[in-house]
Amino acid sequence: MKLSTRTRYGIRAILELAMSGNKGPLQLKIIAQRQDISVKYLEQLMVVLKAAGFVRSVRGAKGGYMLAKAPDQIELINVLYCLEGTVTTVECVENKDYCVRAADCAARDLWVKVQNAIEDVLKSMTLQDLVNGTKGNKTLNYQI
Amino acid sequence: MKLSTRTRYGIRAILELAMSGNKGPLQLKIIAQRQDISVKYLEQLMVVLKAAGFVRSVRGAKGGYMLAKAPDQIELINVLYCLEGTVTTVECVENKDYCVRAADCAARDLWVKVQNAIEDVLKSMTLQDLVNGTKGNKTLNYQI
DNA sequence: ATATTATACTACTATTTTAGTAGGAATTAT
DNA sequence: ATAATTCCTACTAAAATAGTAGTATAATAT
Repeated sequence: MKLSTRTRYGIRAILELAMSGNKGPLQLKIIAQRQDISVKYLEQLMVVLKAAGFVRSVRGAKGGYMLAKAPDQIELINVLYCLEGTVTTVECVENKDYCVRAADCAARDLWVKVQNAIEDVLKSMTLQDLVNGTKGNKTLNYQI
Repeated sequence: MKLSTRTRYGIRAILELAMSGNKGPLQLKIIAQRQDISVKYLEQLMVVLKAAGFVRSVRGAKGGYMLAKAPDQIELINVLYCLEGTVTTVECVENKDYCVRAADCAARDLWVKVQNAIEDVLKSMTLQDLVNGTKGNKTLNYQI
């Protein structure tokens, strides 16, 4: 049960944007370099994050990416939904029709519990919380 | 972030054993039939569950599988460890050396929180709890 | 003894998912 | 114009997943 690199890289990318303040667009190659991610791969992830409204971009020379809203307005659960698809452990949790046993399945009950636990954590946190939480308690002076 | 069928099938298999009481060995083909799982595939999972001490087997005619201990002695976290390998969301949570940033990574902090939430649920439950929890509150009269 | 029923073991394989790579088009600053 | 940058689409290599297949071994029934 692993998260995809999409999700890991994506979270690290918007975190990088949040950490860097909001002092003009940050270029993809800088983010990729700092986080040690393939530029071309990250590019695709940013498109997804952009479509979902978490970041916006400036094209052309001196262009780059920036957060589309303040970090405390970016709920991590939504970022996960965006990058990972669903944050579900098994198909039947979201989609009861997936399995005929679903209505009376003890196993499903377990997976529902697990999923709720995961979502509770993610629903309770914003990107801002992530920034605040880092060791050393870095201050975020993000400009909106 | 999906669980493998290994884990889903494995849980359903030992659940089937628990639900069926402990009235002599239950044959693989019966479990597979009831749970709609490939016999040959399930066979491999049972070997793993057996090696980990959750079930034991009787070979030959009238043989089959049974739980190796009472359902309330089987902690779900351990079954998950057995079937899924680790119950981790990203490599760096378990293995700090995996990434040089791990010591001061805000993203990792998040994944640790998520993993703890998952493990808390699984650590708090036994196979017995799963049986009890089913709709209709089935009684388990498991014979040890 | 022999046939039957079952698990045990080992190896192979098809499919799907993941994690990229590649190349050019569009856009903007200088 | 030129360089720098995002945008878009398509392809691909590698790994993981979910099986299938065949034979060996053990226990029971007759």
